[in-house]
Parts: sequence; C-alpha cells; structure tokens
Amino acid sequence: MPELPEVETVCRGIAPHIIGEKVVATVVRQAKLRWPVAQPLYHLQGEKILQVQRRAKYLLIQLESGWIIIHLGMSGTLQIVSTGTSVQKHDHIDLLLSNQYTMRFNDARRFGFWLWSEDPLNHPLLKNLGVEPLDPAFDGAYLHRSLQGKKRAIKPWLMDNRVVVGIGNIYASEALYRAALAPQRLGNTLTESQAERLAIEISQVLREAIVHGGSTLRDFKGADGKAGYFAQQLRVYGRAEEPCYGCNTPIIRFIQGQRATFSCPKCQL
DNA sequence: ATCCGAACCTGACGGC
DNA sequence: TGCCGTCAGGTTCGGA
Repeated sequence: MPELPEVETVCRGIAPHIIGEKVVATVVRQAKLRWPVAQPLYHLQGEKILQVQRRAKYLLIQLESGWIIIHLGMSGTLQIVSTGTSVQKHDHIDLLLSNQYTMRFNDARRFGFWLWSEDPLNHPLLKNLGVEPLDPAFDGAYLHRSLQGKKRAIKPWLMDNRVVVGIGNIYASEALYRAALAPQRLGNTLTESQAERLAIEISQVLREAIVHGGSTLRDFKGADGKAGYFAQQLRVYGRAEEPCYGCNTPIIRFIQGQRATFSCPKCQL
C-alpha cells in the first residue's frame, strides 16, 4: 500500500494527536509481524512522545528513552481512535495515550513491523538508505552521477532504496511516464537533461500525491480513516489496455523485477 | 554489481 | 456456493 506520499500522509496525520502525550500502555494482540514486536515496546508506560518523523517509508516516533520504528508493509494502517473503540480484525497493536486517544495499527498481511532503537538512523534497516527524493540534494546531477555505469533498467533502479528512497511501484511507473522514459531503459543511457527531467517529475508527482493525501487503491487510509484521492490522478498505473492520455495508444503492462510495470510504448522512449 | 526467485501473510476477484 | 489460481502499495535473503 504505502509509498512515500502515503507514509508522509500518515506521519502528518498522527503527529498532532500524539506529540506531547504520554504512553499509558501498549497492547500487542499479534506480535508476529514481519519481525517480532520489539521487547522495549512493551514497557513504554509514562514515556512522553517527543516527535514524529519519516525517513524513507519508515515512521520514527521519538520517546524519552528511544525511538519506535514503524513500517506499514503492504497493508498496514495507523489510525487515531478514541481509547476503547472496539477492536477489528487485524488490529495488532494499540498505543494508548494520555489524551484518551489510541494510535492503532492494523495490518492484514503483517508485512509491517514495530521495532525499537536508540539510534534509528544507524539501525541496520536504515543506515544504508539513499537520498530523500524531496530533499534538495536529489536533483538531475545526483541522478545522472548515480546512474553512471548502471546497466540496469531504470524502473527497478528507481525502486532501489540504496539510491533514492520512498519510490514504490506506483510512483515509479508514474514518474517515468511523466518523464517520457521507457521503464526498461538502461540507467547509463540517460542523458543529463533526461536525468534532470526525471528528477523533477519524481519530486513533482510525489508532492502532488502528498497534497491529495496519497493514493488509495484498495485499503490505504490516513490517520483519520479517510482514503487518499490521488488514485484518480494516476496516468498509467493500473491502466493496462486503456488509451494513453497523450496519444491514445493502449497502455501496456509487463513485469520487471517481479512487479507490474505500466507504460505507454509510444510516448516513453 | 545484478538479477532471480522465494519467502513472509491475508483478502479480493474472476473463472469454472 | 465453493474451490482454485492470480494479483496486490514492500523488503529481505540466498544463490546463480
């Protein structure tokens, strides 16, 4: 479900409800997630929540003695509900807060996880992450430099979080369509101006999606339980066989790196 | 360095 | 109604 815009939407949604509050209790109904729920998470009573931030698709919640690292996997959601709200299927973790609200984690597929770290940016899962695509350091020059010698298709390369983080399967196809680049183009064949255009289109599509609250295809929800409405702005993702908005050629779907890719065979070269 | 398939899970949907 | 195969926004891991 969640790529960078969706995780950012969740981050902004939960922040005002949890920052400054104290943890009353942690309730874990299902500890078997992508990795087992970390032990320190069971003993957070009385700790104050200091801040919430996002790095790649990870949510980082700072308490007084360390940080909760949350990943939403494919189907995870975080919602702010009144404490005592009835439990639904796959509601795995509750963080009960001093303001009578609960931050509730639901994840049908259990690819998500909650870990604990005193130094999250140096956690094994985070320490080798590439640049944030909305950071000024991510520009055409960076892209072009990173692509030197990369004889790898551009789409799976864009989804490699050692290079640039947060771009998942939807926005990789969307950004390449907007940049008029074929997903199967080898990285080292991009010119400087093509890399420049691609960098701009990536940050543009991500920013637009954040403004719209993310893309809800199936089950994505923000912290308020509402769907994001960027899905209706998608130009190629999920549109196999439908006409390209630019030239009417049918959009094609094929597999790259075990993931579905969508593109216009005429507009993208 | 790259690529591939498998693995971790549940649910929705289409076909028979 | 039911069973089966396919697909889904992510990421790690082992092996070629």
